[in-house]
Amino acid sequence: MSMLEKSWLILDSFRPTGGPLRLADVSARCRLPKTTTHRLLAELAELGAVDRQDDGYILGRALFELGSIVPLERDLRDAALPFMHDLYEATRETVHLAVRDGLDVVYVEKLRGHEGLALPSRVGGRLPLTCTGVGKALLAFAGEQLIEEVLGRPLRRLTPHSIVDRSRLEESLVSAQQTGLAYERQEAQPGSACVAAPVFRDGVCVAALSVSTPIARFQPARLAPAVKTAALGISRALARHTPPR
Amino acid sequence: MSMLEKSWLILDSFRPTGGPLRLADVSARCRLPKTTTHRLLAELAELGAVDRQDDGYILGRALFELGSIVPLERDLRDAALPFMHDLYEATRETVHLAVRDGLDVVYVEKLRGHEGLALPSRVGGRLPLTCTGVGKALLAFAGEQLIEEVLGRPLRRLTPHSIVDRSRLEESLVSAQQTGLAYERQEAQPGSACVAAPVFRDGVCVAALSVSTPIARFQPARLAPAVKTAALGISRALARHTPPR
DNA sequence: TATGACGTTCCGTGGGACGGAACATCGATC
DNA sequence: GATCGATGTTCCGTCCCACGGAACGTCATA
Repeated sequence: MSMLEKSWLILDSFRPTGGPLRLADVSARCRLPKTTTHRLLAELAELGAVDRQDDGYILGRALFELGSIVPLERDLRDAALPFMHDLYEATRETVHLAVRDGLDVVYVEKLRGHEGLALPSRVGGRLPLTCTGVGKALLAFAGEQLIEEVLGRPLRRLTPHSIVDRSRLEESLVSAQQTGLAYERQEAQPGSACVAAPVFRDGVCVAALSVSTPIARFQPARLAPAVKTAALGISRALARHTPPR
Repeated sequence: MSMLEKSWLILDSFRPTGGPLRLADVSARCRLPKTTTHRLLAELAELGAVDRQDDGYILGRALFELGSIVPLERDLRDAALPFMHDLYEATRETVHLAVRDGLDVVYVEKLRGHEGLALPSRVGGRLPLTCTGVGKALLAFAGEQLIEEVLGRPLRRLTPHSIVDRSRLEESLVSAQQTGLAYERQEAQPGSACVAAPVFRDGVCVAALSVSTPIARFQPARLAPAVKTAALGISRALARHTPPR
């Protein structure tokens, strides 16, 4: 394993919180000798990729800066933000934008007001495709091949309400394909629910948008049209800003 | 120079746009032999830190994910977002949150609506402290030592309106210290202006908040109180969420 | 004082990073 | 189609420096 791979392993070991982690923690997580970990952490600190603090190491600002300019996510975000705003104002509920990576959703942007509920999602964080509204929207429009791959594996469960039954999942994916809307009720987090809609660029589903509320005040009929409108707006904005090559 | 340093140099060379860059571009920017650049790019691609595309390399999603969970920026962002929202709704103008790094401001979050003007700022991007509203707010409350260091160097200029006169800068910093507000008119970008206010945690200025508008409709009297209220709200939220160690 | 957990320094060894040279692959120009 | 320049890629011998075990320093707690 090269020096680079090891360093990457070390940075990755800070997930999902970003730290703080002690030398011993990092060393254990990466299964690297203490000495090696120590040296690499020192070098990474030199570069600003990690910061030393009294209580251990945390990921550093330089990483934040680099991460912020990653083109794919940045373009999507820039195009989506104004519409996410509209959606927030129309609903006053937490708004998420996410993309797919493998069998996970990766959250790209999150908007919430003062009363926003505590959700397990964080920007840059991952959750299983099948446990979230955005995930189901992304999956439904990702093509048969991926759907079959997901159905071929045991479904992950985050709460007692997470879908683990294949036919129920298939059913909800078909419904999403037909209506352009995916629902989720307490499948990712007890007490919260959401409606999600896919976002397209050049006919390909590249992201999904959702609105989450406490289950107690979940009003799909009110939220669904707003989500759909916003998602459509983003799709149009993407088409406008990125001329086909 | 170690392998790690070189790789970092390569990633850094993608600033400020994130790419796409061709092998030859990267090699030239880093002053590294073509061969070495080629090998390192291949390894970075393997890790997901960069993506290969037909027209060159771009920074990859893995970097985005890591950058998103950097604790310092994330905490600040989480605390600030609801208040930035309020500010946007009260003013309907582009809202910025930034921190200081050395003699630059680094933008941490940006909120804008459909009609938001094209600004040179981007999240994760840098601008000189003295050319921006947030920069002046950060500088004014960063301590005498830093102020003197800045005054001791030639002031950078982005537009014909950028402040290059030491006494004028000093004056505006004193004014910021007294009023808790910093102004900027066409000093970073022709045609735009802003008002900024500092954000404190444990009595230390850790960030600054601003509202930017086209100079034509710039109404400091209307914007200033809103910015100040929002900045104060963030300071309080930070104090609430992070118990003093 | 003994004991353990943790971070740090030291240093001999061996693997792999290094980069020059040569090759491959394209367009452009004549 | 021959020549050229610019680009990306492969090859491989040299040599350096990354590696990690061992030993040490420094705190806590028993």
